[in-house]
Amino acid sequence: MATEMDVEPLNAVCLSAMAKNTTRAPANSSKLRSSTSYDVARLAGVSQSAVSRCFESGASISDKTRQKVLAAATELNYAPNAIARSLAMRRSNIVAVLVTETSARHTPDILMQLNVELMRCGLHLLLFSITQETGPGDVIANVLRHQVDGVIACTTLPQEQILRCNQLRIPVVVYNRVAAGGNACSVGCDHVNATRDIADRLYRSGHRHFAFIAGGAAAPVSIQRQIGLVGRLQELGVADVAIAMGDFGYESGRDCMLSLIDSGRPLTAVVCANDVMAFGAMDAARFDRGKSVPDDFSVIGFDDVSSACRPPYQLTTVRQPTQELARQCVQLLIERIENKELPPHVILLPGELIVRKSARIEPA
Amino acid sequence: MATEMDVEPLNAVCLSAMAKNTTRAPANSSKLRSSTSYDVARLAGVSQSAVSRCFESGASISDKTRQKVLAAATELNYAPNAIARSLAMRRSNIVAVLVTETSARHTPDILMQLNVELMRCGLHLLLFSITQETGPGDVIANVLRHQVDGVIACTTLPQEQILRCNQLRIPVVVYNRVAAGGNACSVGCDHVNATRDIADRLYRSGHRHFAFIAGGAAAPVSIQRQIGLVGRLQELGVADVAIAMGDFGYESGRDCMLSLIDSGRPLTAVVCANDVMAFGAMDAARFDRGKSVPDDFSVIGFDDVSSACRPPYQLTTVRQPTQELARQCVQLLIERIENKELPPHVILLPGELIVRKSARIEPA
DNA sequence: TTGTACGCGTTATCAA
DNA sequence: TTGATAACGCGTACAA
Repeated sequence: MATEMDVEPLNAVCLSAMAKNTTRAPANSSKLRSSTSYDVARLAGVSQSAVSRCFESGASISDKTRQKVLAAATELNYAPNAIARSLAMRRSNIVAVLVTETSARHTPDILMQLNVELMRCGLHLLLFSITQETGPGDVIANVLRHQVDGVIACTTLPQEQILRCNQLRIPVVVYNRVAAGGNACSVGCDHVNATRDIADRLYRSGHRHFAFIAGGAAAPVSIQRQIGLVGRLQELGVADVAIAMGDFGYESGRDCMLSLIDSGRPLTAVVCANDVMAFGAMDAARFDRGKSVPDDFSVIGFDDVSSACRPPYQLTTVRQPTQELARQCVQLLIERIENKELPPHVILLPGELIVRKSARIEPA
Repeated sequence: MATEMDVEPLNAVCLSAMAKNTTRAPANSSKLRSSTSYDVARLAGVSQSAVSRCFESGASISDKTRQKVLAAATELNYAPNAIARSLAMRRSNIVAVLVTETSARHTPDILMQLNVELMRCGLHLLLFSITQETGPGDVIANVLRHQVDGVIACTTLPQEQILRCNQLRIPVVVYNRVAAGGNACSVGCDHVNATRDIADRLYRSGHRHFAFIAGGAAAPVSIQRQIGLVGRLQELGVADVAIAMGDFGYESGRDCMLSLIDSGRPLTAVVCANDVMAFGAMDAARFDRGKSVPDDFSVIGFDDVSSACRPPYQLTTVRQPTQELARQCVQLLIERIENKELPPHVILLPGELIVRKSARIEPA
């Protein structure tokens, strides 16, 4: 049996001195653990509260004790336990980010951008993947268990799940899509105006026969982009735009382009809901049907992924301000974390048309 | 002043019944909070520990009380607070995953794969980005504060930082690279044997003049791939392999290829440290120098990214078993979390050569 | 099986 | 400025 001897805790770093006023009996567990504020307090000869105060910003503490504490802290390699702090402060400084396999595949760097932005603000990113085996409901349940301070959804979140977060006053920001029911903030690219602009430019350049390759009947960004294009064209007197339904993937872009070409209907301009499908469309036209882009068909994408500028494609496309999107997304969230009373807000940032060589377009 | 009235906590869901044996006075904060095990206990008319027992697997509890508790829990929308549980159990079920901007850019889906695998095992992924403003030291300090159960490093981690984790007995697994000093587990693709195999195949197909486009002098995967290729070629009697130094990016592949071609030295086979540089190399040969791939040059990549199979490239490359890599990575980590005494272990999984049309290679 | 009481490592309140 | 002391919400010996 272990007796009540004054056993020092087995810390990663040895204690070089012994202090007397142990407020609490030292833990003599055989398991290695990181040192606590009590360890530091004992070594520095102060109370535990003094240690705690040293690690918050605006606390009143004398320089002398601060020095002692900081010295002891570095010697013991101490840093406040984030979990205990979260429990006490009822604030975890953790933000849940929700992604799906497709949202992650088609916009891989938004995760990094969001995380960099969050870290800059002292927040951390807990990643949640919505999959077929784990639907939105399960995921949100998990999110709530973790007492996150906020949620960023890079996927379409059912209104029911948004409401669950609202009930617990956890702010939600959806990224690049509108929130179902308007119960959450959203920050995204202004897809509608971007494709309206494309419609204008193409029309002014003489195009009269259009097609749109969509990314899915229920995909918000695809829908928005289609609305902009088709809506503006109608205003310009072009009533009939061919719609082909893809799935944001390369193969689907290719298939759509093939059926568009083979349909025999007149066609000079093909706008795609994203770059990857545009690549598929270009390859289909060139390799499978021996057509020229842009001479036979003008092809325009959306996203400006890294390969869009490469020689084989030289794709004219819309660049989304992803960096700024991430920044404002985090900003919006933080405001709501700090002030739960703020109403939902929608931010739309303009995309930038990057003119390359895949489309016959006249200079603006 | 608030008096000591028996005020019900303002939960998301109203209490439909009142129970008497409140072990603790109910919190009467005006702030909305999720309900606690005390709330459930009160409503179910049992003790808080009974509630707690209902939410762990092998606890002894009667069916009757379980029913009562579960009913109360659903009514109150209760789920155990993960943070409090972490504190009490000294186990957060959170794994830190470390990435850099480049590691994220060039292998975007490993994050998703890791997360899916972790979630399957009841673990969660806390993302840490190593950037220029936040180096490995800062990041590891943050990781330690968060009491994570383990670390997965998708980047080269300085030995010093690995040791800090070791001291606190936090297991570390590095992904797709060897751990500096051998102080951590690692699971990765067997780059060396993959490129040794490429060397064999190319040599047997008649190639005698080789170049390697590297991804960086300090990039572990690039180094491994170079070692395999050059080492095997030397064994075969090819002493002189041209090395061009790129940075894993498209432009660098293009530049490297241009200088290789323009150097005038004989060359028929170019092996690249990754697919993206291979794309750059192919485009340089075709578009900038009017050469044919594979007739003038055989080009081989590494990774089998999604665009490798597209018509313009048809890239012969090595597919890494990323799914299995993620699985074993998480497996290895969990074993170490459960049993801290296990020694570091290295797992190497074979890559698969995907033969397409960018290289003149005879069938195996 | 059930309930009591304590510890997990912090922050926050209040009196000194 | 400082130090007791009470939360924070949970798991868990221990006793009943």
